[in-house]
Amino acid sequence: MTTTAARRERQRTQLIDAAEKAIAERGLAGLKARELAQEIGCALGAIYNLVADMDELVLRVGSRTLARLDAALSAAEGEDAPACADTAADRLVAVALAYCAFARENLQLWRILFEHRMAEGAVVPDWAVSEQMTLFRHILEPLSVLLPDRAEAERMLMSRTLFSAVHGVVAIGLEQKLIAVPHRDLDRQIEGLVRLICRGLTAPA
Amino acid sequence: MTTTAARRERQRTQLIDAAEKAIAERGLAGLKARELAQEIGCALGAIYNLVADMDELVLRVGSRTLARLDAALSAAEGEDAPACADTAADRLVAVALAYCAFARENLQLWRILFEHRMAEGAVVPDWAVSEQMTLFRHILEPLSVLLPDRAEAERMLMSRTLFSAVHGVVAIGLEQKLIAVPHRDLDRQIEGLVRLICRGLTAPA
DNA sequence: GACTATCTTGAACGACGTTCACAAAATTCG
DNA sequence: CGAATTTTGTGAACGTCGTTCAAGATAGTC
Repeated sequence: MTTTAARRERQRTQLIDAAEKAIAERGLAGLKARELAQEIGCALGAIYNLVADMDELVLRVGSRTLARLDAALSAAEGEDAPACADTAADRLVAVALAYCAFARENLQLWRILFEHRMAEGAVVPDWAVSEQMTLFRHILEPLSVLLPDRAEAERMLMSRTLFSAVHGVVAIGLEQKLIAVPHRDLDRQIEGLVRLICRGLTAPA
Repeated sequence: MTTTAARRERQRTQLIDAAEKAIAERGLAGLKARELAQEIGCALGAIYNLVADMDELVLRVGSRTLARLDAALSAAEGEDAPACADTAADRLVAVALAYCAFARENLQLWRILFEHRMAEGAVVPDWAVSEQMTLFRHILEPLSVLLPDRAEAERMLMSRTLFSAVHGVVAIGLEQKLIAVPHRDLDRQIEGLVRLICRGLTAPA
């Protein structure tokens, strides 16, 4: 027989599943407490036994998305041979393209990672912050191969910059408010940017 | 005596003023129809004689923000002497730093330029789209000086990429969800990125 | 000044997240 | 096992939101 705690944990998972599906299909605005309750077969108020509020639910969905993104980037950088100076730029390009592909295929879920704001003065939990940090590691490793002479702090900062720059191209490129960019063009744009930055990094001062 | 149309136009301006103030101070979530009605001294329903819905209001505020941003970038690039190959990179840096400064000083208003989503399948009006395009011109001009040999289309694409990259660094840097970046560091990060890209652009293939 | 068209009003509507008194169920203990 | 007690589930109700609309106030026209 299932204990109460186990059933609750199962229901919590169902709830996050349903929330993830709702956001993926209809965006953050499509996330409705009443729909979720009906979907997982519980009363409206019971949701608040599983999560504190909708913000926490969005945060948990974001956590999943971040984990899948991390896996996708790992897969992209793991394809080639291990550390090699010649292919460092290629690996950075592969990671950037994987980031773009993930964003495109998980558009709504990817967006809330950056656009979701907590209600009022609520603080983002520590685990959510530290999760985001791990993303930079996919860039830091190839970058360390590319720039073995730079200080660790400098490479860390450069990772952040590189990630942000690629993120910006992806974010603006996938924004339908501006004129839509075709897939191929966006990919080329990203590869061009990464190679450009790599060339700048290794060019003589 | 003031005609009806003139009074309406005046009220519409008051409404946008009030909406702009509300968003600047308390974010998009702080924009409430009832508060606006009280602020400009009209009935709740009267708002819908001035704008179709809240989406249009947000769009109009965004239009103002875009105009102010355009002016800020113009001021930044106009300080130096006119077209000169030596200072092209400096001008691009100046524009990027001005963009960052504007975003920082108008954080909430700047955000809705990118984060606001229209309700359902509503289409963004043409004027809102074309407004955004004019932003790239601040980058296209110095870039044309820097890369006189490239085709126009290529430079246009490069402008878009450069803008997006800087935008990404600013967006991630000002995101308080991640660890806050100090002003000075962010400025340095941006200058570094722009110079890096310029170096990559002018470096031998 | 009377007639018509237009605008203004605020109560009402439906939808939302959240709460809460109460009922049901599970757990504890004699 | 059954009674007492704690925990959990329930859905109606609350407050707030954007939006609508019948009715009253106002402006425009001859």
